Amino acid sequence: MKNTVETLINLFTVHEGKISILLFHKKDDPYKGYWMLPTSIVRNNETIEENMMNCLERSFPHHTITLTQNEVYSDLDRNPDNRVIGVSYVGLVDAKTIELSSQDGRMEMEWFDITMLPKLAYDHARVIGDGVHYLRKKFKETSTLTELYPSDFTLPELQHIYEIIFNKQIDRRNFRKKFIRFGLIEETGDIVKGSTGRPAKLYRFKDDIEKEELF
Amino acid sequence: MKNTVETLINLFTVHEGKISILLFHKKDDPYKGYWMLPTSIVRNNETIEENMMNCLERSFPHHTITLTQNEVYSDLDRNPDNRVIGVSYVGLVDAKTIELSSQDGRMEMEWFDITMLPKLAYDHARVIGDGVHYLRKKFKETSTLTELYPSDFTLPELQHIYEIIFNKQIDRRNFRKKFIRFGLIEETGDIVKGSTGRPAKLYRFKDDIEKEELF
DNA sequence: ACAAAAGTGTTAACTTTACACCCATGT
DNA sequence: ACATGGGTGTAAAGTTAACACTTTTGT
Repeated sequence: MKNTVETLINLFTVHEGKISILLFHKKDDPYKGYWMLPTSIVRNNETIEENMMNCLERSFPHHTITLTQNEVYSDLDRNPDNRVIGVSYVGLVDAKTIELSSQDGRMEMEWFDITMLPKLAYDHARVIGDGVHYLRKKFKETSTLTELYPSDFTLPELQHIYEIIFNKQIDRRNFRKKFIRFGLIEETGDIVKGSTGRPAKLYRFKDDIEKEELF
Repeated sequence: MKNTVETLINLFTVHEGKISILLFHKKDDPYKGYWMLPTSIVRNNETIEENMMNCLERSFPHHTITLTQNEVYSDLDRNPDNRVIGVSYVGLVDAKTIELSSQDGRMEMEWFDITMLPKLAYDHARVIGDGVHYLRKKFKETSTLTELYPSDFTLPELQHIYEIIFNKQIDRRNFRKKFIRFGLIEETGDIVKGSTGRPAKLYRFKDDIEKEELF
């Protein structure tokens, strides 16, 4: 009673004011010409986490990205060839990581606005739907933020991500007040130069964060 | 590259002011004499959900219990005999269900206070630890409550569960006010008779609940 | 009549929301 | 000097927390 097990990677980013997801273009049957999530079959001698991290490393070499496990898909017909159980992972990466990755873009992968997805292979439309839902939920925990911003960030930057993920406007003063009152962040003392307008202060997450829930 | 997949069932209840979990007594090697979660190997022709529900039906015949998927365990050595990937489910059942189930208790299963667990087989100590954590998190969603109380309940009853799960006292008036303001529940018109003290009003969850987050 | 548990209302502390002006930089 | 985006304070509305007495039943 053994089954094939695969990992499914939902890698999201915020891009031109939209939530986007990374997809591969499928070049062979079945679903030739469709797009799909990065996937990888789990071997007997690796954990699912190891498999997932290897899969990530192939798409984004030399970037430490943290994903969280979401759901398991086990419908009998989710793969037309044979029965495959899928374990889905969800993560959010920062604009900086995106730009770096698009440089080595020989492997025909693209970011797609989640409201304008192309034809999707297998049950990946469903997996992505669940992934987006989980992304919003997950985003209410500090761990997601510290993964997204392992180093410095500005408050307007952070606010921007919030506004897109939750799809609503937030007052700048209130956002700032709330975030500072949480006590999670500290000023680095530096500011961001180079763009138009007044430069923003840089912050970092404190090392000793305990708080789990945010919004 | 196929792997054995099993479901792991974390079934919690609130019992004498404590959170308890259902465990089986293991009668064969390995881990003979230890206790373990109900588990079941997933077959090629069933989904994981189907497997989980069959497993439940064996322990609690004729009771509709809803579980939610939690985590996947894939460490290579979690089972000493061979590699088994475990998918864990978490649910909370009501005192009424407990009493019914303990009647057909020929299969040597018991409820254990989670702070006083016996010797546990495999990695089940870890699985239960994660399960308890998830239980608390899950309990902040209305779906858990409607599953726990598909029919009538009293507010003191509900408050009692809250106090145990989150391990803190709540003011009766504030709890009531908050819950009623949510607009999730309605009086049935009936009251609970028979016990000492003033009888409590019975409530039920409305059909059209949309709210997800509670506390 | 008394013990036991349920039900109720008011005030203070805190949190959230709404809102407008000044500041630092690049052009 | 002006355009652009960042930073700041205050007051009103809403929410949460703290608190004690009355009501309904069983014995």
